[in-house]
Amino acid sequence: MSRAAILPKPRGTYRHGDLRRALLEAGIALARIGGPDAVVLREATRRAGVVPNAAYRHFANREALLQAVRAAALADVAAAMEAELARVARRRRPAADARAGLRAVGTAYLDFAQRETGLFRTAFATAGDPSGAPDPAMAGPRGLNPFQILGATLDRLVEAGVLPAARRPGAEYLAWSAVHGLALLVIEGPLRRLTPAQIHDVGQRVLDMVEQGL
Amino acid sequence: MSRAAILPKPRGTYRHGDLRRALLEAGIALARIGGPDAVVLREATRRAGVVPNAAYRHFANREALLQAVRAAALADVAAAMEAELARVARRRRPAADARAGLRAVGTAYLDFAQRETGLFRTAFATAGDPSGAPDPAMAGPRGLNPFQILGATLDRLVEAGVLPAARRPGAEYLAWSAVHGLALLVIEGPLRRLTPAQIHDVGQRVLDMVEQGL
DNA sequence: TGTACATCAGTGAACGCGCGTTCACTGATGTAC
DNA sequence: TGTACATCAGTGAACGCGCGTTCACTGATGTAC
Repeated sequence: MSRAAILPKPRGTYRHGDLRRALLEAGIALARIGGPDAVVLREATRRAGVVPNAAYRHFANREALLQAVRAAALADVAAAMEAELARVARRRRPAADARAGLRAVGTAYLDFAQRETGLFRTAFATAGDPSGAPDPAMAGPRGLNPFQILGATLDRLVEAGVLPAARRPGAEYLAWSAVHGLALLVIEGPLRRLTPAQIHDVGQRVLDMVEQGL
Repeated sequence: MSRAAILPKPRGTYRHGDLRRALLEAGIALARIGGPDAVVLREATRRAGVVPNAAYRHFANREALLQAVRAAALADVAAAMEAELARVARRRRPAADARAGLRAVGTAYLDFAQRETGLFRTAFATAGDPSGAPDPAMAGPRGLNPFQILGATLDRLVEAGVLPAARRPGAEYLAWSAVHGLALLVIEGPLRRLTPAQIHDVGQRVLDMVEQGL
């Protein structure tokens, strides 16, 4: 084991350059692997090639780093949703289009949970509350966080005449509950051992249920 | 601080009597307060008034204690479901009766999540898989675990002609997803700050959605 | 009923571990003159 | 353009903490004779 394996990026200079960013990215890498509990201050500094307490120049404490990682994870979810929304073909009829939008958002959420389980758990663990004051750090490319994207999608459903306006208030919680619950059953519950195809199937059925039941 | 505050139950005898049970109950108390991470071997032995390594006479390691606590938590969930099922008035028509059963199971699940958040999180965290090999330790008064109770309730829905038999397979995952997701949004997500009445409301709407969308 | 003995539940002491966080420091950088 | 100096990012060393787990032990209990 060479020294380089421990200090991955040996600086030529005494200063680091952009330690805040390096710590944040190390934190994201840790969250990706092991979820929120894996976001460990000392390990992040190790990966940044810096002494442990150096982190305190950029984050008040471990919790502050974790929050920054969480915001980045939420922004990733938002970006995945926007990407899936952009990907689905435009329908002729507004009703079909709005429905497809809702499915796209749900599909992106489920896919993200499987593809980036650690980030997903970090984004939506205890303090993950993207429905509160909008924080730009949680937002995707269009400046909306995942909750706001879901809301906009439901608004389109109302505009297209698919969802009665009377049922619109709070509808995000119904849709979110179903999809969030499935995501958790799949990533850390009894559906863990299903094949990707089976998971896709049950995902589509949950989305059917949401569409029918909203 | 007297010695009694540290050793809550000073034994008269060298032997404890029923240390396994005492450790399990201490573990349950810890889980109740702080969820699975709060189930700490040393703390459980402290509460049982015993030296830390004494636990190893009864549990192979911390994980084994945690699994026992988890099984007890699942049994509590099952008991809450059975109790709610027994509580709902019998309907004349089998269809209404079966529907009421499904609502009872869902309601019990949501109530338990709010009333016993720590146990709920312990029951359904990573390894909580009551759909695998039936373990009597996870079962309620009638010997069924929560997953089996939900399954039996769905079977009644089919028998009553409410749910087409073709839609029965995998239906537990749809219902479970919706209710599980809502439970998590309420206990550790963006719905944390809702009033109990609001929570009850959205709970009923989720159950409506499940009923409509199954 | 009494005694010798095997069993094994709980003791006592100690480990190594990695964590978050605090302290007084040093030296690279950028700015004012 | 050159020099003095203030700033403050990163260093070095150390803390206390509580955890899970291992070791060799001791003494209460139940059983065989």
